[in-house]
Order: sequence, then structure tokens, then C-alpha cells
Amino acid sequence: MTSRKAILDSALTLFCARGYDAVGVQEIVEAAGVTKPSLYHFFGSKNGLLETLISERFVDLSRMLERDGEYHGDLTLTLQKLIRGYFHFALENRLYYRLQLSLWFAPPESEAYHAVSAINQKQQAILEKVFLDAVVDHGNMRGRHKLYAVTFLGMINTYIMAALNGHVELSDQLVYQILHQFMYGIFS
Amino acid sequence: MTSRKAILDSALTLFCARGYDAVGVQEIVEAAGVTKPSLYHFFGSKNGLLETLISERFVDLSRMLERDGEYHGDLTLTLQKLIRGYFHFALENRLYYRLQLSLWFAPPESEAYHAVSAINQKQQAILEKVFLDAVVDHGNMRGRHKLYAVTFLGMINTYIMAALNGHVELSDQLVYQILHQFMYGIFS
DNA sequence: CAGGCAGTATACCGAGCGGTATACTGGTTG
DNA sequence: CAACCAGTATACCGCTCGGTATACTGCCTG
Repeated sequence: MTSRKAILDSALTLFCARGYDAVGVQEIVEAAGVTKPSLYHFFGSKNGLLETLISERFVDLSRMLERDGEYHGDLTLTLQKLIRGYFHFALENRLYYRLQLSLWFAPPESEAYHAVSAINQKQQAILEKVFLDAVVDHGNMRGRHKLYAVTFLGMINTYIMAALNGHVELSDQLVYQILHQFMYGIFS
Repeated sequence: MTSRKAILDSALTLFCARGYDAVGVQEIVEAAGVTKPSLYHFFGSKNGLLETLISERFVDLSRMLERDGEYHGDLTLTLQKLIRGYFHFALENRLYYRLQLSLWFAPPESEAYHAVSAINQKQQAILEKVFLDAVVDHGNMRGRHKLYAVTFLGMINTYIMAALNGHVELSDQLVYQILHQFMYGIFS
């Protein structure tokens, strides 16, 4: 394993367990079996490390969103694919998704916030586009695409966190439950 | 205003904006117009300050939960009261609720987590009891009270965060929407 | 073989951290 | 008035923080 990857892995584990601010650079490099200059060689700063960590892992999620988030006239189908995509990604990247969730509502002036705001905005933008595109077939949704995007992601994240904490399993049945629950919220 | 309250207010504002770990004790006391020994006189430690801050404001929310969370055979009514109670509390304590949300999924070994885990467990326990009590009238809910409690709170928090960010208004209409959306998720 | 460069280690830096020892104040109680 | 105590200020502590200057290694390229 390269030093670079060892640093990223250690950082993910430690940030996930104790939070970005509470973990020191020294601790990260020790866990990775390297020394500080290596970290600064690859990432420039502690914050650069966090940003790299977040954005590098996000590309897979982003790819899924681009692929499953295309609207072709069947909103139910698109949302179903998205829920399934999120579930799959969260299970394949448990630690990373935990970190992302712990930073979901990060304080707006924290360093950590700057690292996640970019990916949050990208998720939000893709989801908004889905609901915006769907307006042509569902006129009653007009003007609420932002709210829909926020609450759709909120609902998914709620269930994913419940799953990561062992309260529920991310099954196919749960996909449909969330889907219908959300759709009911829209059309009621 | 007493020094004690000035410290609590400054800490709330600063923790909310930049996070617990990123804010120094010196900064808090300067913003409050006092000096460090006063802070340590009242709260013992930085962590004690956070715990006091969290638990002292939580009593109002807790009182609401005890009052509105009693189940008397009408689950819809109880949940409706709870949603309304949460909305009201969040609007009356915007900064505090923001802080609580930023710590919602705090890393499990962080100091901040220890400060919020107690109140999270209390909320969870009260909500679980509601769904557990309701089982006698809704047999199909049996065995899922933990999941219901987690997702009910998750849904409420999602909408509250959307409201705090200006995406939606916490109106009566939204209370009913969440209520029906959640109930639909249960009975579908 | 010479030059350069990516990567790494040792040792160090100033700054800020959480926390405290000490002494002073002013009001309350005997 | 004496004793006390909650509250506050000054000045300080050891430690860890994020970050770096310097020098060394070994590989790739000329």
C-alpha cells in the first residue's frame, strides 16, 4: 500500500471516530506508519487532506447520481434508482458515508464545512434537476423542487443512518417504502 | 446580564458557527466580556460548558416531549402534537437547534458526542414509548418501534433544517404533510 | 556517470490550546 | 469589625497543535 493511500485510510478512520478538529496530524501519520512531511507532500495541509479525502471518494457517488438521476418521464422509476444507488454506495463505503453524515450539518464557518459544501451542492443540484424536469408531467410539484431535493436526501440519509446503527436493513422492501412514503408526501 | 449567561450565549453562538473543537476558551470569554477563571468557576471545563449548554436548553424540549408524547389511543393526534412541539421549539431556539442538529451524527468518540448522547437517548426513549404504546391498537407496527422513532425524528429534523436554511416555512400545513407522509410509511 | 526529482526522516518552530495559582474585590453573615 | 465566600482579574503553566527547514535516499532520465 502506498503512503498516500495509507494516510487517506488512517484519516478516514480517525475523522470518522473522533471528528476532523479533534484529530491531530501527528496521530494520522503515526497510524499510517509515515511521518508528517509525507502528508504535507501529498496534501499540502490538513485541510487539503480532508478535501482530497471527501472529493476523491465522492466521484463514485457522483457517477451514480449522474447515471441514475436522469428523468425520462417516470419519476417513480428515477427516484427508485436513486434510493437504490444511495443504499448501495453507503454500504460499499460505510466509513466514508458515516463521515459524510457527520458533516451533513457542519457549522457553516468550520473548515470541515468548506470541504463538504461542494459535494453537498452537487448532490442538491442533481436532485433538484430531477424534480424540476418532472414538473412537466406533474404540474402540482411546480416551485417546490428545492424542498423536494432537500427532503428526499434527508429521508434517505435518515434511513441510512438507522441502518449504519443497526436499526434496520437496507433491503429492497425499504427502497419501496421510502419511495412510496416520499411520493405520498408530494401528492398529498 | 450575568457572566454565567453571557458565557453560555457566546459559547452557543460560536459553537454554532464554527463547531465545538474549533472554538477556543479564550475566544468564548472575550466574546462574553469576562475572563477564563469565571468560565472555569461556573462550568469546570470546556466540556462542562458544552454539557451545561446542551442539557440546560434541553429541559424545555424535554418538557414538551413528556407533555405531548403521551399516547391515549390516537396515534395521529399524538404525532401531530409532537411535530408541532418540535417546530415550535426549533423556532423559539433556532441557534440551539442548529447546534443540536450539527451534533446529531457527531463522531461517537468525540467529546461533543458525549454531551449530546444523553439527550438523544432521552428523545429516542420517549418516542419509542409512543410507538410501543400504540402497538396495542396497531398490531402491524409490532417490533419496529425503534425504527419508527429514529425515522420520525429524522423526518422532523430534515424539515426543520430545511426551514432553518430558508427552503420552507414550518407551517400548520407542513405539520399535516409530515404527519400523513410518516403514517403512510408505516401502513404501506 | 551526472543531474534532477519524488519521497521520506529528523528535528525544530511559533502559536495557541485547556487549565490554574494567586490575589483581590465586594457583599453577606456571625 | 472579622470571617467568609462567590466571583473576578493577572499572569502563568506544560503541552500539543499545524506546519517547515534541511538533508538524505533511491529511482528515472540524460
